[in-house]
Amino acid sequence: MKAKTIRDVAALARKRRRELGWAQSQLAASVGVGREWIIDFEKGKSTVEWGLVFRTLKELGLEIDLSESRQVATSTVEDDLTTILERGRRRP
Amino acid sequence: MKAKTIRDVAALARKRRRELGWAQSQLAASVGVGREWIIDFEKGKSTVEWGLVFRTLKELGLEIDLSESRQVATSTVEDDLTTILERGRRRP
DNA sequence: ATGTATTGCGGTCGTTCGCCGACATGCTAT
DNA sequence: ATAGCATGTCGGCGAACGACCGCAATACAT
Repeated sequence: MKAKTIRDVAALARKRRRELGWAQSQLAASVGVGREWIIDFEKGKSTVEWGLVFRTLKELGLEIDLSESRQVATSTVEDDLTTILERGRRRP
Repeated sequence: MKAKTIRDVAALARKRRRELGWAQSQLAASVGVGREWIIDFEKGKSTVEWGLVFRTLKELGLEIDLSESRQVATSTVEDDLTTILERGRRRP
């Protein structure tokens, strides 16, 4: 599945966790984070740590594949707005 | 390309940037981060922000695909407890 | 209804990110 | 030589992460 936004990743991760029948606390323990982190991640929070995201996906058995797309530099307006709203005025 | 570690992602991102002939400062500007951040990311730093990583890969024209791998550790409760005890605290 | 488990959301607090300077190094070309 | 980039490092600072705690809401049984 091609992930277009971080919410796609978050939604897929949550779906996957439920398919496996794992509780948030279980996943958190196996990844080595607090339960609140799983909540934030599954909500699509953009400021969570990259390494923890990677480990979580791995723990869920989700492989990460990177492929070169034809077109370069297509950041969507929605993503930027989301980030701005999340981060406040740190980086306008 | 299947990324097994975050260094794989970092290395591929750097390779891709060079193929595009972009300087770190250029990429940093288009992503909206400082040049320092690109340096850390390409070094494989695990604590960088997930959202920024995603935007960077997108800016480089690298699509993220998630696929379910067959081997998910079917964990029992006992296994989880031992895993917790073995794992120590965060960020190994 | 009662009990149990899961999920979500606040607040606090120590740690650390990411940005900004300035500076050093390496490479290329003129 | 020296001018121009590109890359990396260091110190410092404000802002925010993530862990821990408790509490409420929901779900799902018995």
